[in-house]
Amino acid sequence: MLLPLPLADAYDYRVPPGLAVRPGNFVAVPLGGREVLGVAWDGEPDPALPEKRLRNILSVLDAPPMTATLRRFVDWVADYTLSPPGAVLRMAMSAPSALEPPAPQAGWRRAAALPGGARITPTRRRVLEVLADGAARAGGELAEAAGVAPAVLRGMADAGLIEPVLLPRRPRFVPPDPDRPGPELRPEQHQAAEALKATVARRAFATTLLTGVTGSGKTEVYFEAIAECLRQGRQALVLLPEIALSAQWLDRFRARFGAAPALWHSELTSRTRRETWRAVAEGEAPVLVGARSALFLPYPDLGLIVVDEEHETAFKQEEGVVYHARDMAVVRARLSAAACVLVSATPSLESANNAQTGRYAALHLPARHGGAEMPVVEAVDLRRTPPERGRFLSPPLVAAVTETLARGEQAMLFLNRRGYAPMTLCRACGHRLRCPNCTAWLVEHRAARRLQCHHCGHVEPIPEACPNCGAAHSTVPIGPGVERVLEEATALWPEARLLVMASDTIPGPAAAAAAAQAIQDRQVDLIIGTQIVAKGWHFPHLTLVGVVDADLGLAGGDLRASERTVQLLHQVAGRAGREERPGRVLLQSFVPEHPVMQALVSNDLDAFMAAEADGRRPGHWPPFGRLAALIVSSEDERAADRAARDLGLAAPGGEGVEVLGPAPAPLAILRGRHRRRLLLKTRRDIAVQPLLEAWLAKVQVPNNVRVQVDVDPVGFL
DNA sequence: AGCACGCCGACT
DNA sequence: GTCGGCGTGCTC
Repeated sequence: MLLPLPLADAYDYRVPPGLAVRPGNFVAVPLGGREVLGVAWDGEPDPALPEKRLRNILSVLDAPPMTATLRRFVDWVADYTLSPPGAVLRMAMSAPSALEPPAPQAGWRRAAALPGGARITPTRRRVLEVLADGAARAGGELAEAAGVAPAVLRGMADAGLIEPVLLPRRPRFVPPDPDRPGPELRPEQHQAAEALKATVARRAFATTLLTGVTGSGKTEVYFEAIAECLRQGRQALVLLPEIALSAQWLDRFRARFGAAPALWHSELTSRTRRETWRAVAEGEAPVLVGARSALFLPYPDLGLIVVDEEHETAFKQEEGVVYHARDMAVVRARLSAAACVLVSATPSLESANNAQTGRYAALHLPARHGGAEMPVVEAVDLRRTPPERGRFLSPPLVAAVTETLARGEQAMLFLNRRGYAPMTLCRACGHRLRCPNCTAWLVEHRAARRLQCHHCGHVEPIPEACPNCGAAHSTVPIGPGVERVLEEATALWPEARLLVMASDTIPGPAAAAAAAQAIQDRQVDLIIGTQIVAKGWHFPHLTLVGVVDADLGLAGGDLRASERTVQLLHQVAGRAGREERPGRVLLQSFVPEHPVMQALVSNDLDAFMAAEADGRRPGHWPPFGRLAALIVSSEDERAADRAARDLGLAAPGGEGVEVLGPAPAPLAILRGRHRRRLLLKTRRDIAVQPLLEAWLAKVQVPNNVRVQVDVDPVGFL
């Protein structure tokens, strides 16, 4: 029995007489003093476990059993990430209440024969009129349709005028219709769509990388693959990096298929969660769109997985079971004999490499929709044309925004920094305000009148006096965040209607949809946003994008800093000029000669990625080698150091195996825990998991120290 | 993940 | 004298 707990292995239970248990059945079992739900797993009972320790299975739940495919997927993810299988199972049992059979819904219908003596008041007559067609209706619905209080129904039932019945369960999701006429596809879109449809129709595992410039219509192409999957009678899963921001995506889906897909993300209400989980398990959700956790839903027959914006780091889960949803999507597709489609305008080096070596098929859309041109990208050299003192927008950028607004077009300023200022300094003593729990500066949020740590959630008021030297009103904000750019923009363009898009101002799907609508309806002239503005929006009237600090992502020793900056800035740039008016992009940079800026200016990402690949190949860096990180953390700094040193001494070695570290993690203190990192790097043909297992088994770490394993790390925090 | 068992401070 | 803090360890 596998239980959804972080136990090392499955537990054995006795099957009591009269109970039939098959692998995959959801069961209730006793554990300690409580009752837990688990899944009958495959494999033999442990012969070393004495018979008398076995306890009886309590019951088998009346829910569709977990498929063998999903069980193998849980095992695979556990093995790959070195997580306890139960911890992975927990992700596949994220709606335990869905395992109880759904309560049948009761309703009312007109009594077969109306009793003679019953009084028929006007209200009662209205109810009978609604029920005149003989069909049954739910109580609430019936009372509302007849315009009567619910109590009236009870009285009518007592009088024998209506009788209770069980309603047939209605389908929870209207099935999307694959055969509705879709939008007209351009010839190259049509060709790509046909290729994807063919891989779906083959009903076998294959992965395709679908690339194409921003605005080239990749979504419409993979919609045809979804349509084919529906015709095959199989389910389709679409993973989006940020489901809360996908209002426009959902509109397009409804337009193509005439119905909304099922949604899955962490903010669902428990009821919706339960209903959706159950619908998926019963094959009633033909298309599901979700965040990474949707990979662990119980699809009976998955035929297609699409990972849109596959390069996004949001697909990497960093807590608990550390996994990359893009990579696990490929695995789940393989186990399901399904097609997998990875989609991006700026594919990750990993995926691009897999396409190049032929592991993935490749499809490319070279041009934008409807003759729209790619925007012209220019670098603004901040050394030559710096902003005024205390300002952050350079004269060329200010002029470009002014011209754009004068033409009645929309402009966007991108700065990937929330708040007013990323750091606060005391003018008197030079003290910088730090988070008490993390190695990080406190970020001023002027609108909220407070200082905030973006890593642990610590919040404090903006101090009147310097906490170090006591000087009054001596603190000054250093550097810009979007709030400060808003302040500058308000001063420069007092007439313009401004909108800030950041996670603080766009807290959920409704706000995102409202913002997108306001922009589409031209109620906004200038958008100021963090990375959320980079996410696949279609703003038809937006023609200018200004990147306030293009160098921002390049600092720090991160292996993927350049790659990620190119991807992010290219995505932001892609918001400009998506219809007939041409787009223009200005990148403010102190290093316009940097290969990242040059790649963006020349719009030659392929060459940049090739150069990036050449840089990684000789050192066996990913994707030409494998990485795994160990993060050693403890509230006790010396304990963390000691454990990290011990791990360093026990490090594996040999041909093609290298260990770097220990070194303080870039965020050396996070949430009050001191962190050290070790990095295992191997040749591509050497699996890291057996090395990690042997390594960790050699070192005894005290239990105030936590060692987290991150196979294929993407960030280096 | 729960829940119990286990040893040290402020209450009836 | 007891109630209760949450550190450590176990659950087939």
